[in-house]
Amino acid sequence: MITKAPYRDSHGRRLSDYPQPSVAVDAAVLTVHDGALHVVLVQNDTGWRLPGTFVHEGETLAQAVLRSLRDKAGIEGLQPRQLHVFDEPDRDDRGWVISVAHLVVVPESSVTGAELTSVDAADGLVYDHATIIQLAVDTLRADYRASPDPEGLLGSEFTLLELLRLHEAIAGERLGKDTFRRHMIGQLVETDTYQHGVVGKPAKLYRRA
Amino acid sequence: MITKAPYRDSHGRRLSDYPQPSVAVDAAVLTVHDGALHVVLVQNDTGWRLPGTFVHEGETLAQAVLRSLRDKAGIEGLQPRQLHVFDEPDRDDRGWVISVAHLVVVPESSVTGAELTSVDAADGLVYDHATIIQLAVDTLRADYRASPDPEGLLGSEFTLLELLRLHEAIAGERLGKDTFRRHMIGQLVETDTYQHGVVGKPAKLYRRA
DNA sequence: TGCAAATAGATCACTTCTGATCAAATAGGA
DNA sequence: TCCTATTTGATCAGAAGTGATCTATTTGCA
Repeated sequence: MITKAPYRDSHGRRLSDYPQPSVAVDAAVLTVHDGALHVVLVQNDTGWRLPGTFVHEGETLAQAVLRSLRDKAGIEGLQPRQLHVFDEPDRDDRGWVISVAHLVVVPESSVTGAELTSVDAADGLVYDHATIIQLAVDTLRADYRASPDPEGLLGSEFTLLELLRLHEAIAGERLGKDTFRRHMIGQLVETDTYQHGVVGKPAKLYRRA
Repeated sequence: MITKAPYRDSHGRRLSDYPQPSVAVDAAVLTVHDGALHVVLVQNDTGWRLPGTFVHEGETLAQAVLRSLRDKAGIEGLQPRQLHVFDEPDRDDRGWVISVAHLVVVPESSVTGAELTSVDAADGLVYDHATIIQLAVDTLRADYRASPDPEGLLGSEFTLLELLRLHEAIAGERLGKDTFRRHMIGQLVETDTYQHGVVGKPAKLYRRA
């Protein structure tokens, strides 16, 4: 029962009387682990792949992604973002399937138990999943170039050094600390508290704007 | 006949035995007209909207977009680019329909006959079509910030002034000519020919890199 | 306690970028 | 023919940005 609506087109047919594709979602779940970007992979009978599922009726794509992460990788994700629709009609030999690739960014604490692979070492995946990872990484990098911590990976208060380390992990390269400080300070609100308990001059704590 | 493949899942069901959505495409066709960005709108019984259609079996999304433009607006498009999937299950009262929004950029000469509306004046549209236009404009602007003429709107050879006017039309604001020149020159190849027949010192003609 | 290592953040010289100015080159009209 | 308006593209001075240096402040260890 696909639709309860009494809709009929000019030929007296319902939408479901025409061929329809199955719609799947796949998610590149990225996290920062050990100073570098990692992606969550799962294994099924065909090899390593990104977690994914078919979209159920009455469900949005984002809901399908979150369900998939919960069921296949034990992850509580937050806000899936669409990356691309893979639509080659003969992409899947089970039939007509289009797949919507997503990016999900989570703090490392949310992915305990799942299999993490460095994004540089992720190859030999099924379908277009290596492409999806590349798209996801590029998107995440663009986000962090434009804003200090759009995905909220750092708690509510943090030092500029913590933010720098995060950006270096995401960018995959070292960033100049002086320029970084100057660019970030204008986009953050400073608190009147300082970090203590670590070696060095205490660093001011900042908050997202 | 959705699939000829003998695939059955572990419950003995084919993909088409599960509920599937109809998949539609909508396209924001942008062009530069009279020094400003315009979008192609079509009118049906529910009001003004972007051209769109349901995706047929065996067809990619891009093919569906191009078919829609040919049939509904008499436009020969080039390379549709995906923008976003609109997926609210009750978005369409005819049933479960997900819609993939696209951006198509064409030179003004390709849209003779279609109804052009300034992107600033496009409102009162059905569904999320105003949002799609905004997404399309933002995407196009980002493209032209990164590259001189990624959509090939200018012929193969052009002057820096022609390129500047194009960028101003797309950006929707005036751009400094000196900085513009400096940024662009490095991304173009100069020819040894000059523009003639217009007032002023002859301008060197450039080509895309 | 005192010294070494580490970090924060200010300051400085240097580089790069920007918009303004100006000379060169052309078309069109007086 | 000559003068004016217009545009190109180079040059220049000032603004903005960059990485290096230096000082202040803390922890950890001898």
